[in-house]
Amino acid sequence: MRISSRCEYGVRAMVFLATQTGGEPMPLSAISASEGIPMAFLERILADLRRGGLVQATRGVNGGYQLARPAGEVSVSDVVVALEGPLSLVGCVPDGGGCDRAVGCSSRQVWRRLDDAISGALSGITLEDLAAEAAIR
Amino acid sequence: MRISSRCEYGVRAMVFLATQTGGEPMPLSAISASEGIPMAFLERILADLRRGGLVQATRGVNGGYQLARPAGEVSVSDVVVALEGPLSLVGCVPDGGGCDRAVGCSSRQVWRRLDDAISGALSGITLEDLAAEAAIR
DNA sequence: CTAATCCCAACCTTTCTTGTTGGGATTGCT
DNA sequence: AGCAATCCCAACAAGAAAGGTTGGGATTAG
Repeated sequence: MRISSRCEYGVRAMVFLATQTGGEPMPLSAISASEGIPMAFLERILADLRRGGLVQATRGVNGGYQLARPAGEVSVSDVVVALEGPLSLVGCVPDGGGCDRAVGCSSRQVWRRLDDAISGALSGITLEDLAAEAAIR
Repeated sequence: MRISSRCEYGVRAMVFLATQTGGEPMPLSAISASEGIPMAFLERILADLRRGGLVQATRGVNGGYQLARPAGEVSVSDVVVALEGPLSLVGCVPDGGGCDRAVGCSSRQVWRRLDDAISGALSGITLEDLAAEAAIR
């Protein structure tokens, strides 16, 4: 159970954008260089974040990416969900997922609780929190 | 971020063993059939659980597997760790892991907290709890 | 018109997951 | 002794997923 690079990169990029106070769009190349993330790969990650409504992109010269909402209103959970889809550890947790053992499956309870714990932890942290922590160091 | 089949199977098998009150070893074939898990695959999972000290195997006729400790003293976390190694979402969380950005990396805080949430959730559930839930239905 | 920039589809390589196969070692029963 | 049930283990293989690259197109400020 590992976090994908996509997620890690995505959160890093979002925190980076959250620390950018200028109000100017930040070009991909700058984010990539500053965070040490392969540019073409980051581009696809940002595309997903844009489709998820988390960042706003501006094309052309002086274009780039900005947060679409205030950093305090974006949780890490939002970022992860935009990149990985609904966070659910096993397919059967939301609806049974076609598993005929779902009813009475005790281990399913485990994953459900785990899902809740993860959701809780991730939705309780905003980009603002992280940007503030980053600023201290 | 998905739970591997290994883990899911492992937990299911352990809960199954926990519901077995006879004190007799349970053969692989029975666990496999009852839980609908491919036998050869389950065998390797049980081998890991045995190496982790969670189950005890008896060879020969009338042999099989049993829990090595009382069900109340085995947490789901124990099972997952035996199967997947120390549960840590990103390599850098425990010790920095060679990432030169670790100092001052704000996103690392996220994964650390997430690790804690997951550990907490999983170590708070024992096989006894799950076996009891399973018995109700 | 041009350079900077985002957009996107297709591809590639490596690793992980999920198994399977085939043979060996123990052990209880007759 | 011999046999059948059972665990033990290493090696292999197909498919999926992760991580990343390439190449070309569309927009836009200057």
